[in-house]
Amino acid sequence: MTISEENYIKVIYHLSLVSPKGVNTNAIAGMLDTKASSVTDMMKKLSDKDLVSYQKYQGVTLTDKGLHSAKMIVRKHRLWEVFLVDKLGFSWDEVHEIAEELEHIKSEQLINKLDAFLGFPVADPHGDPIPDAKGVIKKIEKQLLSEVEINASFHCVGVKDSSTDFLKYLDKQKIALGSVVKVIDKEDFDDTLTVEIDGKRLTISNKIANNLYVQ
Amino acid sequence: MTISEENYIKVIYHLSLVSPKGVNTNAIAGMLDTKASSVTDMMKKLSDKDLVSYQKYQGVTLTDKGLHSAKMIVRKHRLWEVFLVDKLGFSWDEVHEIAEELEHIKSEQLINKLDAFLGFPVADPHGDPIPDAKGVIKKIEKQLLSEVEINASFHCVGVKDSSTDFLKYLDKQKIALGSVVKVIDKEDFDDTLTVEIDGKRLTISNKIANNLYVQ
DNA sequence: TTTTATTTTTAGTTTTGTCTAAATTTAATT
DNA sequence: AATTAAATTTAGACAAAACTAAAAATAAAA
Ligand SMILES: [Mn+2]
Ligand SMILES: [Mn+2]
Ligand SMILES: [Mn+2]
Ligand SMILES: [Mn+2]
Repeated sequence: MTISEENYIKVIYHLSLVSPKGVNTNAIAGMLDTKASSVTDMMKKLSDKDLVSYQKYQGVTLTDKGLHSAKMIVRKHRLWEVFLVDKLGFSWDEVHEIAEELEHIKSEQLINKLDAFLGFPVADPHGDPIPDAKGVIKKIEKQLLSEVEINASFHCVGVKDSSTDFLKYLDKQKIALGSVVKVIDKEDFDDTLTVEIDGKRLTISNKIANNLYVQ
Repeated sequence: MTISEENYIKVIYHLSLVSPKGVNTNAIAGMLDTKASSVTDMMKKLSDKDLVSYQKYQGVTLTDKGLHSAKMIVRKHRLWEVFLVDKLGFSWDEVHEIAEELEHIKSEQLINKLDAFLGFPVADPHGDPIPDAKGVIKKIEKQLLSEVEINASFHCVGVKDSSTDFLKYLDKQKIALGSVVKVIDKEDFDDTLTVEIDGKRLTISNKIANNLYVQ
């Protein structure tokens, strides 16, 4: 598999979590910052290699083979992110780009040894689950902070949006994975929340609460 | 710089340590397992980018810019090799191939943090020196075991040939970097050596002694 | 110093992954 | 149901990096 093919497979994987019936050509093009016609070309190639099942105009889905490949790429991406944060001291908003490159390094032995070196982590720095060597993903129970009952305590366990902007906002507010959160009050008009994070009062918009997973 | 361009630059660097006057097209082709005509094409491209100075039929040399790039690639290669051996537990004959891929990961911050994480090593698992962040290479004093006086003690500090076959031979004979070696006797006819390695007697051929650096 | 051999370069293709522009199919509106 | 709009695919072209075969330059041998 070339790097380009791997990037397509990974994007199809992420999109098919939202649209399991079939992923649109345009959606893929949007994610990869390329043109729909290029996507069509690549779908034929991936279909020939039995990585996706594709019929014209109907969108694509991953085959078993394609799904497994995708999980291995995601596994590598997330393990490298853990390495970069835990071992090299990068912050969680700096690692995605580098992991985009590292995820294409080929050796299976490498990634399994890395996994062991990191202590077999189950989640990456953004709270996303790490597939094991067989591709099994341990589901992490979580809810969006926006959908949680008032006056109960939770732990931050992940982010939905992992853009630099959002992560830096969380840093500024001293919100990290592991922080204890309690919703004190919810404004009816715009769903703004008053929360207590690690004991400190804070007002956060619905947009924030909608991108923070708690458990 | 593309991966292909980086590979050419690195090969030219290694070859120019032996032929500083100018590196042959055929030599480059041989190292990269490609054809001379492909090399010529690439030399034009690298010349346009001011990474090599090239005139037809006269061979190529690296420009200052090219030399610096080459050293940064070598730096990455060797640091990753240290990581693979010291942190992940690979043996010294397994790491070269993987480092061939890792050396192309782009981030400068990554490599400098990796360097720090590894404790700023000065040599890789094969005893080859690691350029620092500025490209400075600390010269390691060393001689070939074949050229050393009899009855003096030395330490193994590197290998000239780092092929799997040779490294596995050394493993089998329990010769490692750091081992103490003393030449007891040299056979005049074929330069076979009788040596003592960490106290144990051993007979080794001239070919072996010619590929082992001591200090 | 010719002649021959080797090395290197040029010319013309191929493959991969991309693009634009045009054609086609499907979806959405009147 | 007919028309318009949007999504998707085809056709044709291009750049990167490789190849083969032929031409040209350099080096070695006679
Ligand atoms: Mn990421
Ligand atoms: Mn992540
Ligand atoms: Mn190496
Ligand atoms: Mn090495």
